[in-house]
Amino acid sequence: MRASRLLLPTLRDDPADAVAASHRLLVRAGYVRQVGSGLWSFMPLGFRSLQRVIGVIREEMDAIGCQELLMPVLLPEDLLRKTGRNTIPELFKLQDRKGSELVLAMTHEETIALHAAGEIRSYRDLPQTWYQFQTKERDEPRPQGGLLRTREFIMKDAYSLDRDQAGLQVSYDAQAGAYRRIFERVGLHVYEVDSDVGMMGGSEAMEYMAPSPAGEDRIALAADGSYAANVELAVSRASQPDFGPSAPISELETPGITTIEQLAEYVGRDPRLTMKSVIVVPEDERGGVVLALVRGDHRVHDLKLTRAIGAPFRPATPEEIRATFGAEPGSIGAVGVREGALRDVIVDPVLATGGYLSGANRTGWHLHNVEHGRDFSGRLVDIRHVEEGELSVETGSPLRIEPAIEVGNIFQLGTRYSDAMGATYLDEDGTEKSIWMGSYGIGPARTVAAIAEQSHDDHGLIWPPAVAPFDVWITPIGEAALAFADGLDRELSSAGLVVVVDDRELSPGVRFKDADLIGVPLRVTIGKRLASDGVITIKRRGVEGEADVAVEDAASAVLRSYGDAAAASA
RNA sequence: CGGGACGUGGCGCAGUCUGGUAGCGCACUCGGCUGGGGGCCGAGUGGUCGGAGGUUCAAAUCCUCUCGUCCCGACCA
Repeated sequence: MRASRLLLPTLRDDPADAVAASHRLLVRAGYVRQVGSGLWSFMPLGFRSLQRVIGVIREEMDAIGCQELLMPVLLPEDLLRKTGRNTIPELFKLQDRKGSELVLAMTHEETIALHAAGEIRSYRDLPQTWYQFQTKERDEPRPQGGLLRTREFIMKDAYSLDRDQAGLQVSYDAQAGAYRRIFERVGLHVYEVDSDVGMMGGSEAMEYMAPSPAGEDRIALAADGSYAANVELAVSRASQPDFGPSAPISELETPGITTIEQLAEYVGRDPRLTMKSVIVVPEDERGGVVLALVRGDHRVHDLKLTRAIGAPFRPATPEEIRATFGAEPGSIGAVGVREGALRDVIVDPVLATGGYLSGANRTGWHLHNVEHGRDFSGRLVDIRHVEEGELSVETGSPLRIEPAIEVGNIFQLGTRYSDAMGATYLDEDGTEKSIWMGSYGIGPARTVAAIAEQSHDDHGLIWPPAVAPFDVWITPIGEAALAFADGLDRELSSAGLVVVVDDRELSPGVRFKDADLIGVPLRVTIGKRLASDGVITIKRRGVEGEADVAVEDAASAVLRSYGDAAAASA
């Protein structure tokens, strides 16, 4: 095709409001344009790449026997009332002209369960996996990073229906296999990590995390590859300080000391021998005050604590702390709290052994040698933020923490949704049983953005061939070159490549810059040397050097080079 | 929701403090030259300065309100 007929709205300057590399480059190269906060159009260039990613996903879903369908974005609110998910704050709500309450789908578990309830009768109908590419709407508190976090996006969502847990495990494993092939084929580096099941519920879940500095999530990875988990649930072996022999509690005056750092310095002890008291107020009907304890050098992970409490929370105010503990913030501890004053005490398991320096609940005083079980009690629940350099629980391999973009996830949902929707089947033994469900998502647009994050340089995007909008970009310089370029285009196109002949009346430099910015895998230059030496030049994007090839051999040389590029990205 | 920044031709910006003719670069149009890394010369098109109200002889500029966008945090199925 001719570039002069294409919409190629490349920009010379970076957009002023773009921070993430993918955001900056996808806008600059003309792939996407913003319509509103978290709302984006895929321009023709971007749509090509998006469709290629979708094509790969579709092939891999079909290959494991999934069936494609399409469900509506607009849903009756009643459908979500059955699972209680109609109260999620991110849900867009609206009314029709009759005043009926509708919502915009964030995901389709309820709808699938509705259809399973309607259509699945017998164990003979199972297993099934249904999937779609459909728009999802989420009223995000803060859209961000261009395509990385949007309010409207297309999601590939698949849902498996099985007789039992064992069947679900098989469907789940099949999806995991397909996901690995999908991300490999599109040239995206991902880690498969253990993940929080979140409000989805269910028993087991994994996320597919593309490492990138622009990522909003953090993943913990063992150096030996034996462990990978979202820090939301990652565990590790904490370093062990030398506790010395167990000793009775003793009081210590600590005037004006309110932080762990001050305390450790004042007493001249390892901060690992101190205990940190975090006081929070759950934001549910029950209210009350919760005391969470971690070692002095550790941090509480908010989501872990939220799970431990069973409700979101906020930090307690100084007034609430004084009223509950009878002391100023900074001198708070677990020992000697008034009976019934606390809703819950949550103790990080690291504190289960050893004696620690802790607040005395008496302003300006601390206690030595406080031991869990002897001096105070509390539920042992992991609430600690895993830190870089700590050791993997299983193999002792050191952990590093990397930012990453969540591009996909797989969940074992169990029977939560089928129970709510009455999705049952009649089993072989004549009894009615709940269908076991799994759900499996991939964000194709976020995948495109993640690839852009991982694969670019100062000149622009560098697409893996599988997702590039075009395979070959031909830059003819001069009239004779254009005729030759059109011929080469015909030959390569019939071989299955998508070819652009840049016939625009622009200087060669500008056209080279555009091809690089757009990130086309192969660039062919046809210039003076066509006539003088009978050669054209092939350049691979992102690879040093270029090759001159004889005109007679042009098409086969380009095809060979494309094959090399495709092989290199796999 | 808390904090911060920014809205001026399509894009990137200056002008705002100190009120007085809307300006620069790129892009775009026409003509010419050029042709292997954002090339050159000449002539042009295009903006109610986010919106509303106010102060003033006079507002992009000062005041009030409002809308929008981005960033940090909170949140995130």
